[in-house]
Amino acid sequence: MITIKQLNYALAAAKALHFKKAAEMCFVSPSTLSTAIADLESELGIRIFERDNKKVLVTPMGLKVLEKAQAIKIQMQDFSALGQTLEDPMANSLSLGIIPTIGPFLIPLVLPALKKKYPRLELNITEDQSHALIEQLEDGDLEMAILALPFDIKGLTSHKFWEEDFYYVTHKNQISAQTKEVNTKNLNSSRLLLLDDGHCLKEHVLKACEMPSGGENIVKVTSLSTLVQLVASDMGSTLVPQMAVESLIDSNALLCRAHLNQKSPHREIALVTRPSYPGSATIKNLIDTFSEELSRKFNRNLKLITRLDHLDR
Amino acid sequence: MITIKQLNYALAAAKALHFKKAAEMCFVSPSTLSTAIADLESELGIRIFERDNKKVLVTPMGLKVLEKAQAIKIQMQDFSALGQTLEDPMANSLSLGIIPTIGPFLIPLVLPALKKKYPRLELNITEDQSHALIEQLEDGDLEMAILALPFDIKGLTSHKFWEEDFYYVTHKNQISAQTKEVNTKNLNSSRLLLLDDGHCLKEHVLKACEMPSGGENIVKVTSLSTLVQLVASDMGSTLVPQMAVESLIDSNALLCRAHLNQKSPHREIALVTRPSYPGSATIKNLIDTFSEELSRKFNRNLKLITRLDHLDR
DNA sequence: ATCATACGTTCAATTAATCCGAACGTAATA
DNA sequence: TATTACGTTCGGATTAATTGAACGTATGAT
Repeated sequence: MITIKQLNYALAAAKALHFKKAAEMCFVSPSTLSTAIADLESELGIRIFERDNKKVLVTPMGLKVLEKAQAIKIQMQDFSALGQTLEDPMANSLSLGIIPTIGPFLIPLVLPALKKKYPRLELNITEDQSHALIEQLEDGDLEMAILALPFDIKGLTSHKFWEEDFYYVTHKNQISAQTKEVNTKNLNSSRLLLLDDGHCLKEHVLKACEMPSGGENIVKVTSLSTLVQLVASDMGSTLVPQMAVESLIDSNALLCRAHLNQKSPHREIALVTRPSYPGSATIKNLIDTFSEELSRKFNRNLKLITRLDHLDR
Repeated sequence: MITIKQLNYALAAAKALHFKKAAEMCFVSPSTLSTAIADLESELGIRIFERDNKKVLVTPMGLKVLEKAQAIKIQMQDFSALGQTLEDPMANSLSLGIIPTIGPFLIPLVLPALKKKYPRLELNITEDQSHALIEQLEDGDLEMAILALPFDIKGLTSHKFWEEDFYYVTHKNQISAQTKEVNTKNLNSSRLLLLDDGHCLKEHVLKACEMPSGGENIVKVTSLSTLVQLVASDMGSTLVPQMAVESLIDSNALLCRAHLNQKSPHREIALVTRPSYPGSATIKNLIDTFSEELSRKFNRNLKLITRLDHLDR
C-alpha cells in the first residue's frame, strides 16, 4: 500500500538530493526515510533514485513518478484545507508570501483592517523574492503570494487588486521642489540606482523607463529603504512605487519626488494562488480588504473591474 | 494526518450509505471504519455523513469533500500503476470493460493476437452496459472500456479504432436472397426488433434508421444472439452490426441479410480511458492490435488517421 | 407493552506497523 | 592508513491500528 508519507519522503529526497538532509526536513531518522523510499520503489517496481554513498540523483522514470507524486501531495494539502475553507473561510491559518518591495508598505496598511474583520484569521507571512515565492507556491509550502506583475507566474492564477505608478526620487539639490511631474526623457539614466538582481522591481523600473534590462548595477542593494538612503546622500536617483513614497520619501527632508508621467501604470499587484486552491471565498475577502484599504489611503476610486473575474471558475 | 485509507473508507461509506456494508467492502470491522471516518471528519472539521442508527446520508459539505477525495483516490491508483506502465506497458494486469454487443465478437477475434504479442499481459474483462462501464471507469474500478460511440462519455477520453455499418436481418421468407443492399425507406419499421433499454445499440440502430428513440419495445431482449433467434422464428427483423454478422447470421440458413445503405458509418468503436490514465503506450498497443485484427478479418484497409491523435497530449 | 433486531459508536486488549539508534559496508579524502 | 560522510540494515522499543464485546438507541414485530 502506497502512503502519502512515502510520497512526502521521496519528494523531500528529490529536493535535497541528500537522504540525511531530507530526513531532517521530514523530522525522521535517515533509516526511516531510506526504508520508506525503498518500499515505495519496490511497490512501484521502479527505481526512483540512483544512489550510492556519495551521490543521490533522480532517474528518468523517477522524475515522472515524482511529478505525479507532487501533484498528489498538493491535492492532499488542498484537501486538508478544504474543510476549513468550506466552514469559515476566514477562521484558519493562512500562509502568505510577499515580495520585499510590497511587504513593508502593504502589510502595515492592511493588517489592522484584517485583524478587525477576521479576528480568527492567522496570517503566516513569508518575505522573499518573486521567483522563490512562486516555487514555494508550486511546492505547496505557501497558499498564496502577493507579487508585482508582469512576472512569469507559470501555471498559477493571479488575482489583481491594485496598480500603481512610480515616483522619481532625487536629492533636493537635483530638482526643483515645484516639479510635480517628470517624463522618461528627463531622467538622468546614468545616475539611476536600482535594486539588486532578482528583485522584480528592478525589471519593472527599467521597463517603465524604457531602458534595456541588461547592464550591471553600480551598487548591490536589496532593500528599497537602503536604496533611498543612498539617494538621500546624493549618490544618484531612483524610482519608487507609490505605496512606498510616504514612508520612505516624504519623511526625509533631503529628498524630492516627482510623479513619473507615463500613460500605462507601471506595476500591478496581485494575489497569486495555485489554480486548484479551494479557498475562493478567502481570496475574495482578502483582495476586497486590500483594495479597500489601499483606496482609502491613496484616495482613489475602487477598481472593481478585475476583482471578481478570477474567482468563479 | 489524513491518510488514503480514510478517504477509501469514506468513499465506500458514501457508496453503500451503510457503514457495516462499507466495512465489509473494505475488509475491516465496522468499528475501524467508524473511527477512521470520525477521525477524518474531525481533522477536516466537517461532518461528512449525517448518520444515526437507521440512516446514513451525505451532507452538502460532505459531498464536496467526497468529490475531491474521489479525485485523489483515482490519482493514487493511477500512480500505483505508473511504475508498471512505465517499465513494460504490456506486462501487467489490465481491467477492461466491454459492452455486450461488442464483447462476444471482438474478444474472440483479438485475444489470440494479444496473447501472442503480449504474453505477459493479464486481461481482466468485465461485460456490462455502457453507462455501467463508464461509472466503473470514473470510480477507478476499471482502467479501460470498449464502447460504441456516439455516447456521452462524460470527461473521459476516447480512442477510436474502428467503425462499422449495420446489416438488415430478416427471415429468408421476407426478402430475396439476391438483395444485397437495403435503404432506410425499405425497412418495415413496425416489425423491427430491438435490444432492451440501456443497450446503446438500440439507440444507434434507431438513429441509423432515422427513427425517434421514444417508443416501447415489443420484446425485452438483452442479447444480440437471442434477438437473432427471434428473427429466425420470423417474429420480426432487426439490424446487426457488421462484426456480429458472420457468427450470428451466416451460420443460420433461415436468415437473410442485406447491407444497410447509408452514407455515414453507423457506429464507432473506441477504447475509453480516464484522461489521467498513465498508460499511453498500452493504449496505443491495444488499439493497434484491435484495428489490425479487425482489418484482417473484414478485408478493409487500416484506418490510421485517428489512431495517434489521442495519445500524445 | 415488550421483545427482538439492526445499526453506529465506544472501549480495552491485542496485534501490527512504524520508528529509532547502533552497527555495517563503502567510497572519497587527508 | 586513518578519517569522514553517506545510505542501508537489523533488533528492539514505541506507537498506532484493529478488533470483538459491550453499549445506547431506534425500529418493527409479537
